[in-house]
Amino acid sequence: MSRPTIAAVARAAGVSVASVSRVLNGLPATAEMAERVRRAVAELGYVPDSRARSLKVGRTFQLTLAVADVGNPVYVTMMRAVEEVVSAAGYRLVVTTTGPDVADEVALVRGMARGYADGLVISPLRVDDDLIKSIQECDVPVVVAGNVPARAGVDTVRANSPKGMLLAVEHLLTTKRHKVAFVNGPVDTVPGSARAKGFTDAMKANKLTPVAEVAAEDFTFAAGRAAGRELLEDTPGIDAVIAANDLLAVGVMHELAARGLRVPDDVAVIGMDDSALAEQSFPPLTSVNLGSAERGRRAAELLLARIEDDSRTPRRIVVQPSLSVRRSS
Amino acid sequence: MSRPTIAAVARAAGVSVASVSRVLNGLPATAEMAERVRRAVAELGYVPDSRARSLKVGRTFQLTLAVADVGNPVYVTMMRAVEEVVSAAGYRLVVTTTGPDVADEVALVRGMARGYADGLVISPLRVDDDLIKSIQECDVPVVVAGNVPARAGVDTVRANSPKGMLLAVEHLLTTKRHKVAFVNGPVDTVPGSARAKGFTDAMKANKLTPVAEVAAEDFTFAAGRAAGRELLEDTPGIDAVIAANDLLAVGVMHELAARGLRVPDDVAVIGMDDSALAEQSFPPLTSVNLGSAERGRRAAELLLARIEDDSRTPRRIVVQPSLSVRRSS
DNA sequence: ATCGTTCTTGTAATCGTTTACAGATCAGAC
DNA sequence: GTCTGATCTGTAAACGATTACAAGAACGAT
Repeated sequence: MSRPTIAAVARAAGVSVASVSRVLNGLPATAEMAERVRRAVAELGYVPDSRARSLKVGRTFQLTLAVADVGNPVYVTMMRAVEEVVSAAGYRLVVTTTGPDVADEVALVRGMARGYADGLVISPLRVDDDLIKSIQECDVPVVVAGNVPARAGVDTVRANSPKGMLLAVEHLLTTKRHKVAFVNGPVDTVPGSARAKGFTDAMKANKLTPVAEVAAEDFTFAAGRAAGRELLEDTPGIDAVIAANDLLAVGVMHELAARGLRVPDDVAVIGMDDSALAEQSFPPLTSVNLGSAERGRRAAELLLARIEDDSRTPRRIVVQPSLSVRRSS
Repeated sequence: MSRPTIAAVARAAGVSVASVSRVLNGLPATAEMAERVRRAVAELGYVPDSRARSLKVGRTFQLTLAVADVGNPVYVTMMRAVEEVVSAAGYRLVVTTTGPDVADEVALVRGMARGYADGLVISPLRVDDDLIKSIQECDVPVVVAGNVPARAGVDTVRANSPKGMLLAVEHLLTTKRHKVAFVNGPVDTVPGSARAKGFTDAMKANKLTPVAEVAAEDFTFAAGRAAGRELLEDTPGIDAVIAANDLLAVGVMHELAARGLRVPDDVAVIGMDDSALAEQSFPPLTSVNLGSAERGRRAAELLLARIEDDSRTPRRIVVQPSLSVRRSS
């Protein structure tokens, strides 16, 4: 026995399918009609089929959030923020994960044309022309949480990495650290390149020269630890490390501990993202808050606004960072 | 200009919609026909509408994974495992988050009748008769990653918490710890009650009496820290703490550190789940591996099998735990 | 040349909704 | 009693795909 359809409800209630549909969608109907339909719906346990509905009305009332790595706690923060906004607007949020490489992301964006959802928030790790093109041509609105060139003409919400780096470097200066090393993620990623430039500029602005700079394989704990090892083997005398995200920072801290170096006494460590992990790590990690929650919120709002009115000019929002000082520095 | 439909492709190629559909679905066709269709598809950038398709064929080729809290790293592990299995089988995985209370879960299960996906893996925090009923009556196959009564007659994959507790307690014994406290999550949750019983039994089996037992507000870091505070204020002389999951354990470790107690020298700490956090915490956390990756994998396999054949008798799989000994004990 | 197969293609019905349109009903006003 | 509007309800046509069925083409065998 398969699911009851609207026709079955109509039959059971002795009315037409149109009337059932109307009652269910809150259109005006007599009390008697509404009552009969409700009774039949309850009796049969009828639930409307969203596929058929969205085929007809052209909307799914679902929104998609695509992230590269669910293991990265910064995405958890963003996810929660997005979820809150879109569910308040009556949408269902579904999360999918893209792989680490840009081809996966392009496939996902292209796939949106199949009508899975009414909109997409994507936080791409790597961006190339293909991806930009796929976003521009996408049949549903797309908001990028991250950095794409202005000429792409898409709604974006991004962090201000350079400013964040400045906060980190200045904080180290006021705490008298001068031999600063930088542990980045892969430089061929969007955050990787932004943070590399941010770091260089921030150091220059403060008339400091980096003692070392390494790039981890990816933005994970294990990669951070490996990068930390490399760093400490090659470069003696480091008194501070800035890492491109919290996972890398925690990896570095483990490597420091393994070598008997104390944080913050011997080496100060600063992460970025100010994710839950920063608070959970030991010692608690000083971290640059790049506003991931706010980015998520704004991105969701931008998406809703564009769904509302597709002709509005694309906006590019920049969220300002702040520094969460904890015990690691 | 809206998305091209199969009719537009047919027109452009000068063939019928049926032929386009056949070519796209790999049914036999002449080379000439295939070529014309492919050319038209490429030219128009046609992408089939999954809503229409799944309305007709009655399948969406999507599967849903529902978890209570994306911030809990154990779900990350599960998610990855599920993703791997289902995508290998040609399904798209979408993740949704339920709230912490059972009503949200029931709503989600009921909502599956709308046809969002072909199946559901749900890992419920709390289970009641309503939820069981909704699962039994659900129009699509549901696999529970967690514990529901056998009489419910649903496919389940669950951890063996009692056995896991035994591993933890025995490990503490061999390392000469006797004053063992237990930090649980809410006891009205499925894992909470299972672990409470597991702990009690494991202690009894080893002729130990717990020095203290507290229940945190929920399974989060902050709650763990608060529970740790309560514990340490009320009970002096503890030399080991078992926590019901890694987040709680890390919270307790922070509270220990705040009071100048060293881990493991003064107090040994053992977590459960063996999530990424266990490895990342400092000192690295000894944790009971409850097989979350395997649970995810098996749950996904069970779901696929049931989609294949809905008449098979429900299976209840139990995954065996192991202990990952690290430096916190 | 005719017939029977087989293979390819097109027509049209269908999935479960929503909604434009038209028909029915009813109340109120004259 | 008839007419006008307003209001409610039903019929049927979409939405964009798949697929049963039938018709047509091609081809070899007789």
